[in-house]
Amino acid sequence: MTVVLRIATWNVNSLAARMERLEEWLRYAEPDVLCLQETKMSDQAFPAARFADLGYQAVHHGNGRWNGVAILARSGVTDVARAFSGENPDTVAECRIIAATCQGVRIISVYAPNGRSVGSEHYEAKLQWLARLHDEIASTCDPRQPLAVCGDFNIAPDDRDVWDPLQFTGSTHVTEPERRALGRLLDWGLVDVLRSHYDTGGIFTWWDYRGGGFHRHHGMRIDLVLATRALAARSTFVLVDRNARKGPRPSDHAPMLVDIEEAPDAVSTELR
DNA sequence: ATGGTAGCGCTGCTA
Repeated sequence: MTVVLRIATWNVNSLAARMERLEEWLRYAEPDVLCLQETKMSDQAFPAARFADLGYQAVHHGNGRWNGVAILARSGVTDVARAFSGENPDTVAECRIIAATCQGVRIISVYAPNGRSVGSEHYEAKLQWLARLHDEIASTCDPRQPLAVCGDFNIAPDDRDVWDPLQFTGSTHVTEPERRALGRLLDWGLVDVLRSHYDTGGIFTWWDYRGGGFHRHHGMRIDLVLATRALAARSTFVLVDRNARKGPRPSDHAPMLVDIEEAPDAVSTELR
């Protein structure tokens, strides 16, 4: 079986600050599709021409200082959708979702709100955003078709996904309403691809910059690739690239990548 | 011990 698609996702915590690291990473990780979050950039400043030089068609949805999401694809992209259906992408207050079709796979890059503190208006807005994400997927996608929803969900799916559950008592990212919101996406027909390969705890994608969090392995798994069942079944390899969290000026998130092998029907066609 | 660090951009907000 041949790998036909390498999908990656990375919250870069400012694309301008991370561009050098990102170019280095593209050269050695060689993703076919890369979803970015927290570009903290406007569409005008987005270096689409630079990405084209590197072999990727790139589309971006951002309005400046906060948030900002993008999709890069070697194959090119079609059917690009910025923002949720019914929103004017040029006037939305927060740019947290962009979708495109790449090599026949629908790709959605998401950056869920942080929520700040349980019970705050920001927490309620986070839950509403997650519900809207569910409705967007349910109304525009088909669980029988290849779809990958990739990004920073700002939710640790269960207690294996935080370094010490006791430390998170009463905190965002681990509450039942947040986990239920994620569960609704899975119930619709999505699979947490990393969990389809690994059961162990302590696989993290984010570590606080403060207090030596990375070196103490005080982290969380909040960056996810959710794929429809048939697509997830074609995943052969999942990796959180912790090396990208080391060295000069790292993001506080590590990139994650998923390799997809060719579809069974393509194989049978070949053998016929 | 409501700390600590990074990014943006210039004051304090966001994470």
